[in-house]
Amino acid sequence: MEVIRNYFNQFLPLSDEEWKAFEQCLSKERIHKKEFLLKEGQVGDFIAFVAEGSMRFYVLREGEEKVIAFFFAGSFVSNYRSFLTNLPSDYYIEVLQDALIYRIRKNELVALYDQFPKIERLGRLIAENLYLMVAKRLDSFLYKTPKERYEELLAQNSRLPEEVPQYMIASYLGVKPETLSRIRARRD
Amino acid sequence: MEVIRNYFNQFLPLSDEEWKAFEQCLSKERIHKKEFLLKEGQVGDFIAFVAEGSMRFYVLREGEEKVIAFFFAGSFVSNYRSFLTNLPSDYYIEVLQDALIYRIRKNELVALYDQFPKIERLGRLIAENLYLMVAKRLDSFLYKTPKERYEELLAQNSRLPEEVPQYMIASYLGVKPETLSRIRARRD
DNA sequence: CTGATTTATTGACTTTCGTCAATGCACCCC
DNA sequence: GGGGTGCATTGACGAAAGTCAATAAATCAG
Repeated sequence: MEVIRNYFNQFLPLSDEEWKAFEQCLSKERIHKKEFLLKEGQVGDFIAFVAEGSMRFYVLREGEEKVIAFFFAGSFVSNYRSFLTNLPSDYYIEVLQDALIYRIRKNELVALYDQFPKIERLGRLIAENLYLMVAKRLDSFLYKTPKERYEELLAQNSRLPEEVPQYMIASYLGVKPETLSRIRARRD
Repeated sequence: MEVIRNYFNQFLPLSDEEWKAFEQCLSKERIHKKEFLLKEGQVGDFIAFVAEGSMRFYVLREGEEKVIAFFFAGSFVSNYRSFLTNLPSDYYIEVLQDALIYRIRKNELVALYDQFPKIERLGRLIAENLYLMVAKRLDSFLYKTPKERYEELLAQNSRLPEEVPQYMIASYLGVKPETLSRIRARRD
């Protein structure tokens, strides 16, 4: 779990005592491809660190899957909205490649917040970071063309096309698979 | 400033001592229509509570103003990205109707975080809330048509058309003024 | 290996939004 | 009150994405 502690160090290093308390709340789990970490209607009362594998976040609208996000090894995955509000999830979290995760439940995390102010600060820093990520994604919809969004995405994660099918990338970009195919074809 | 304390009570009530410390950091300011609370290039190292008036948040892209958000009395306004990262703002915050604000600077707020864990928790809750707002707006771009976004916006704030010109609403919705005009015209 | 399924590409056509331009209206300021 | 400016609407046209359908390529299962 050293990866997780390293991840935290980016934000705020925890003392050994704080880390130990946190670590004890983590549950190690393996989930296979095509299984779901969360389904629509369930309350996503957890945050999970992805140690191996990948996942996608999507919603079903009028029979169509709309991809909201991808998650890869080295980041946290959660339906943060459902986590915060305790409302049932609108989203599915589906495992794309066999995954190893470390999961912490909300009730345990809030107990840690009460006990360790520094863990609460970490929670604030992570919430702020998530805010920045979503705000950036919103920006790309507000002033970029699908082509620019595609190039931006590749610049961030150049091996994405090998890892996820193109129709999911199209959905993530907010266009139809045919359109992404044409965007890739026309070089300009 | 009782309004602000009431606003906080939605999230987490502060003790008299905590509130007093917070209140002392607030600076009361009046800003007139067409003035700017923040301009591109400046670091938005503050959060301000809007007690009266309204504002808009916009960015200049290729000579065009793109409206990101509107702010009205009873909410906080800030370039939260610039606030968090200390990077210069890409955005302008322009006063649409003469405003009265209460402003707190970042350095004072982080000092309060160190002193009062409950104020830090408030910071976390507010960051989480901002996350939910941006995530919701992203959703509306991901799976809604301009017409649906317009109706959703009106449902949330029915007196918006009287308060801000239609071309700003169009920009906020991500369409041209002509398109919004046509969306309104066609009843279906 | 082979047939079946899924995914990607391409074409023809439709729909939606953008662009450019003209017009009309309201508001504001002297 | 008249002139000016800014804003909303409308029309004609163009550009871009969606839809539907056919086909090709890749992947998977037995």
